[in-house]
Amino acid sequence: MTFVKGNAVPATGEPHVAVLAGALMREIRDTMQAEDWDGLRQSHFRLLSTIPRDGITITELGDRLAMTKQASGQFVAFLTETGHLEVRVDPEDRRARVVVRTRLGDRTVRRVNARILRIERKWAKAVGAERYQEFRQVLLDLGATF
Amino acid sequence: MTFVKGNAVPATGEPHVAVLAGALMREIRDTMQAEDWDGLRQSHFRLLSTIPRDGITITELGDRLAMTKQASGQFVAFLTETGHLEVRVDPEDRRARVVVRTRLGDRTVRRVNARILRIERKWAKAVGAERYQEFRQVLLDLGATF
DNA sequence: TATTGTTATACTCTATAACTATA
DNA sequence: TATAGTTATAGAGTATAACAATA
Repeated sequence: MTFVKGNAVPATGEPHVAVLAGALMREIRDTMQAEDWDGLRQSHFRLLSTIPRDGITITELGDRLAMTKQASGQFVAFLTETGHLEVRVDPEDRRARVVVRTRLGDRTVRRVNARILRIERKWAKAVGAERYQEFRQVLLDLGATF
Repeated sequence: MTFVKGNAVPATGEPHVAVLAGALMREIRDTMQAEDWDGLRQSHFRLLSTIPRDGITITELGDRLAMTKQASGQFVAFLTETGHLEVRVDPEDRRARVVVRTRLGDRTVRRVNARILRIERKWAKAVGAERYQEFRQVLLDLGATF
């Protein structure tokens, strides 16, 4: 194996979309990780904010988050311990558990939403409010196609 | 603890930017994971594409990827095993190692770039070419502010 | 039999800490 | 002493497999 000099791949090409999207997520994660969120992390915020008002089963929650029911079940167990979620047996199908947010869980979701909105406002200021709005909408449109 | 009915948090609010960006990354990752890439994964592509033509030290590589030198060193060891990277001692500082891509590493980066471009073209088709271009540019601009 | 959820185990991607070699 | 890299260990975020309870 020899060293390849003067190869054809540009040294400083534009980063991939995946890399750029990753940087965006990292920015939010690092910002919030530097603050006090009662030991909750990004993965918990994501899961918490996915719980609908009427509750959801663990399997369906996993589906919506594109993870296995084993994984979602583990998160639900943790967030139940911390008092952010509550679980009851579904009376109509006693195999199933219905997961709902507690008042604390609701409050956390509201606080997280507000915090992320602040970050987004900073970004909007950096690239222009209209551009950012359009950016966000494209992101939303793309998400709908997956 | 009681169940909270009719709480103030919307059941189906818009997902966070972090969630949306995550979905984007997942889409790329899942697409490529379903294909044959010689056992390489997203993390490897990201690292490979970050190696500049003139080489880079392990510590500096870690800095650019926002990870520790221990982590980047591990990836370099793996990708050296697979023949995508080569490492030599820096003659000017014999503590340091200079990491460069092999011909195989270069080829892989080109193939990955082409593959992601194809995915992006599909997205551009879905949301409109101009909108997608602007979306990508905002992503790039935001990345520059971090 | 099929499905919901749980338990056990393992893998990926990283981090922190302690160390070696060189500066 | 400080820095580059390595080795050891651990934690977060998942996955797969096997199972128990219920449908």
